[in-house]
Amino acid sequence: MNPSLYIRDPEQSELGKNIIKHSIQLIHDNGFEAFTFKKLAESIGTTEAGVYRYFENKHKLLVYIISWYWGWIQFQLNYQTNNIKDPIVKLKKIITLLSTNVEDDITTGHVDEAQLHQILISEGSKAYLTNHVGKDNKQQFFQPYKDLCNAIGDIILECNPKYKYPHSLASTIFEMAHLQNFFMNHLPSLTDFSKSKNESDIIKYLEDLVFKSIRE
Amino acid sequence: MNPSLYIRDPEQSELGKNIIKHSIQLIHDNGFEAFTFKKLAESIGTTEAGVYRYFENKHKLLVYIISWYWGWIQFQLNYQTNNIKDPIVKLKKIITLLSTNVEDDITTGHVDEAQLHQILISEGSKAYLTNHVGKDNKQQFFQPYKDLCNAIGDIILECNPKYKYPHSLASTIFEMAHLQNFFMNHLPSLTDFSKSKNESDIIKYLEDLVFKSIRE
DNA sequence: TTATTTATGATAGTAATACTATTATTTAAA
DNA sequence: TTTAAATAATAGTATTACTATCATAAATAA
Repeated sequence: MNPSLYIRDPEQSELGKNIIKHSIQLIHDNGFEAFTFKKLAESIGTTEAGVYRYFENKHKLLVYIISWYWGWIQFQLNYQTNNIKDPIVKLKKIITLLSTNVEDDITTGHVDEAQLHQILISEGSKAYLTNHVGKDNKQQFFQPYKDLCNAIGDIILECNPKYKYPHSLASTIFEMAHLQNFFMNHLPSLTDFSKSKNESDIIKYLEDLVFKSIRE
Repeated sequence: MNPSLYIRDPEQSELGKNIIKHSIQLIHDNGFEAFTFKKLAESIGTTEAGVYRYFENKHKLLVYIISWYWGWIQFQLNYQTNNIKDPIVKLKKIITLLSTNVEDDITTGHVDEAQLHQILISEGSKAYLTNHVGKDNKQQFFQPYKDLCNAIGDIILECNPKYKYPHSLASTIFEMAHLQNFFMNHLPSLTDFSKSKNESDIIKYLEDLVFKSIRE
């Protein structure tokens, strides 16, 4: 994790881990706009000042947990496609990974991956859609996202070395896996998926989009 | 315009038109997070209470100006594709329309379309990425966006009546025309476009994506 | 063991934001 | 010309987003 995101490393103490855990819970439940350090402190049983010793402001905390997700997806991608040779199968794995509402991984006690995935759907783009995106970018806040798009882009190029837009297609897959899910659940007429809350339709759409795009 | 978005119709008075004009200016210049009714009032030369007589809160004002854009795009789409028969040419027009940083249309004195386009790029998704999206949707706030995606979806179906995801592809075009532009300018390594600020690359990418997707 | 650093808790306080309310004054419609 | 409506001016409240201070508890070093 990028140390510029925090003041004190939340992984290194119980209070820190509680801040992460309860932030994910609260942002998941009420959205980022309604999320305040005061509510967070109350939920943990500490004080506002206690939270401020870990994070400068709520935006950096949001970027922290979203970075955590980017890194976790990168790990899952490496892990799940490790012994797969066919890049098409790899790409399908990634589409499914990004589109599917994952199970909570119990090995990461203070992070609920299922809730994090929901946060990415509703709040993910707020990490960068700010007027200080340039400053944040200079501090490398988005490096894990860039690494992820590079990795996906490499697999796209393995499928078709002549394809001209591997990075744009990678970011399109990432963003659309989340946005089409949001639309499906809240503005279904912007999609062709009934409010079945079934992600398999989104996967089919993205596979159709991607594999038609990259075929020679 | 949906009357639930405002308290008093801003089109019906000079003050109202000033609220729209200066809102677009301020949100364009400093972003939506930094935008407050106090700053807006100061910029106009009225008082905070004056603004609150027109809009309940800054979110509804944002949705108002974004709705204005959706409606304007719909109008431009109808106008520009009116006497075109070939649906492929129509679709290209739409992609170009959504991707291009338009000129300010001087016939709409209080709305600067060029600035509005920039606002859509940076703030567009904040219209619906809220925890009250369901409530807003019940009040039909997103009807112009749905109408637009339907219209684009119809043209997609004209190109290929068997294509299975016309609405999802329409919302993908709309969102990606904006998001790839944002990435190009602020996080270029998420794209394959150099920071040339040249939208023609985005148009080529989207045309490639769309026409490969819908070809039979 | 004691001394000392370090993290946390408790409390207070400030500036800005997001509003609501009241009254006076100007403008426009009946 | 009366009356209603819109606006300006001012004040005030609750919440948010912080900063600062001091006491205490826990961990660590001498």
